[in-house]
Amino acid sequence: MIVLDYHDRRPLYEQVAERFGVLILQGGMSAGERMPSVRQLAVDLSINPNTIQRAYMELEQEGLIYPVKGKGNFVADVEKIRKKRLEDYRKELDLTVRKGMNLGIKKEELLAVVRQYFGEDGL
Amino acid sequence: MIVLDYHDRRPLYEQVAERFGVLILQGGMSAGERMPSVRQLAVDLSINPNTIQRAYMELEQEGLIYPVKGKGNFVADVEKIRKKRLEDYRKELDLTVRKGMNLGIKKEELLAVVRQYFGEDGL
Amino acid sequence: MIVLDYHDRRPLYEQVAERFGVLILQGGMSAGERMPSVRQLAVDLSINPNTIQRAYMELEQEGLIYPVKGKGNFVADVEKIRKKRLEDYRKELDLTVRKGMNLGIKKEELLAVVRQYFGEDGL
Amino acid sequence: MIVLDYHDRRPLYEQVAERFGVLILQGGMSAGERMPSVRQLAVDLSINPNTIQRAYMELEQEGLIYPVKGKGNFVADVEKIRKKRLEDYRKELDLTVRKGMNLGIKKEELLAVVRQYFGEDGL
DNA sequence: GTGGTCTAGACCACA
DNA sequence: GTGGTCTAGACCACA
Repeated sequence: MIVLDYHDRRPLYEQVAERFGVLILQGGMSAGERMPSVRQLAVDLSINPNTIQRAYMELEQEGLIYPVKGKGNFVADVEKIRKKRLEDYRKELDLTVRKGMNLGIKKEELLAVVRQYFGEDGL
Repeated sequence: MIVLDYHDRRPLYEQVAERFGVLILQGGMSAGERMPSVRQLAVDLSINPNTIQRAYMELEQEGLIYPVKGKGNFVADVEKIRKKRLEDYRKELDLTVRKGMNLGIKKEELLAVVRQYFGEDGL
Repeated sequence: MIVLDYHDRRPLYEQVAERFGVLILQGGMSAGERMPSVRQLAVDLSINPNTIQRAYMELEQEGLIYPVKGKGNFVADVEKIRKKRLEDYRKELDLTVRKGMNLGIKKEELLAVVRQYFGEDGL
Repeated sequence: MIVLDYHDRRPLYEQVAERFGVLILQGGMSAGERMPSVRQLAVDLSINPNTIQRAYMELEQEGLIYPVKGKGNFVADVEKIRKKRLEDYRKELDLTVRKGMNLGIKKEELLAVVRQYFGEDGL
């Protein structure tokens, strides 16, 4: 479930949007699946429904969910978006690694950061 | 020595500045060492002295070299700059890796990019 | 309009950049306003377009203007820069006045310099 | 007498040198006058004689005092130095005030800083 | 139309 | 010798 971090300096709606965005893009929620209702989620997270509303607005603008009048919000088919983002990300990753190389960073340091987030397994 | 890539869409002066910038930041040239003279380098690279001049201007603005009147351009003490850039880079790297994780990228793909630039050795 | 001083030892491009920099920071040109075109200004000042180009490069690096491809150069929103510069300036001013006091300069002499640039009015 | 400020981040020897420098340049001590002995001053300020020694070294390098073997340190004829410094200072002051004008600072703000250090009298 | 890049070549100050 | 400035003019991409 979504967990809010009150030490995070970002606004709550952004946190909510980001968590669901990750969930959806990683396949944790499938196309067509219904999102928690604004009111219910507000109760669950003990925050204002307006905050959830705004988070859903963000997700809608990103094309990750779509509203159905009187029914709720549903997860969109995000395959295209996912592909586009991955593609963009690969370019960015490439630039970042190359930049590190140009700064003379050690390979080991790069690997350490990867391991920090992806675990030690297999290495 | 510096090699220009005429298929690169970036301007020549930027290429020259970038190559020397990397060289200096990676310690390939030491503080106080004299840069090739504007005119000589222009001859060596078969480009116009103005283009070299502009590249050196960039490097000077970045604090990587400094001019001495009537003497030439010299490599600055770039230790501070290097530290600052590495620090900034580490933050950027962290963000980039985390972003990849959120997109659901595979650890193996990240490692592949690292290997592409840093070689296979030891892994 | 911009007036060049050929008795000034500073290069022309620096004079051009400085005049526009002051104009922009003092609010004489508003954010979004279009700068004179490189070519037109070159004609108006009877100097080479390359010299204007270089002045605009300086202004861009300072963040005071930004180029739009095929459209021209435009005045940036300089509020942040202005605040930062004023802040830095206040520290510098404080140091300078204190230094004068330590050298035993007369208050009247300090005031005279201020009046020289800001006029007599009210004092 | 000299008072040390332990909240000041500058080294003690620099504070000692600076205070005496100001005293001498403002005419608080005359040419030929004997400086307090290193040991005596160390006792008075409750600091290490080496610190005083270093402060006197600074003053000697600036040409403000001179040592006489077996006799002590004496205040130099600082008229030339004073003139040179005042001259340099006037240029600096001029630049500083002009810079403020170019930033669009208010005359009143400049005057306020002057008053802060030189008092309100006469204004 | 706009700016950006580059060449060719002159002239200057500094050492 | 060195870099720094400036002119004159070409060519490119973008709109």
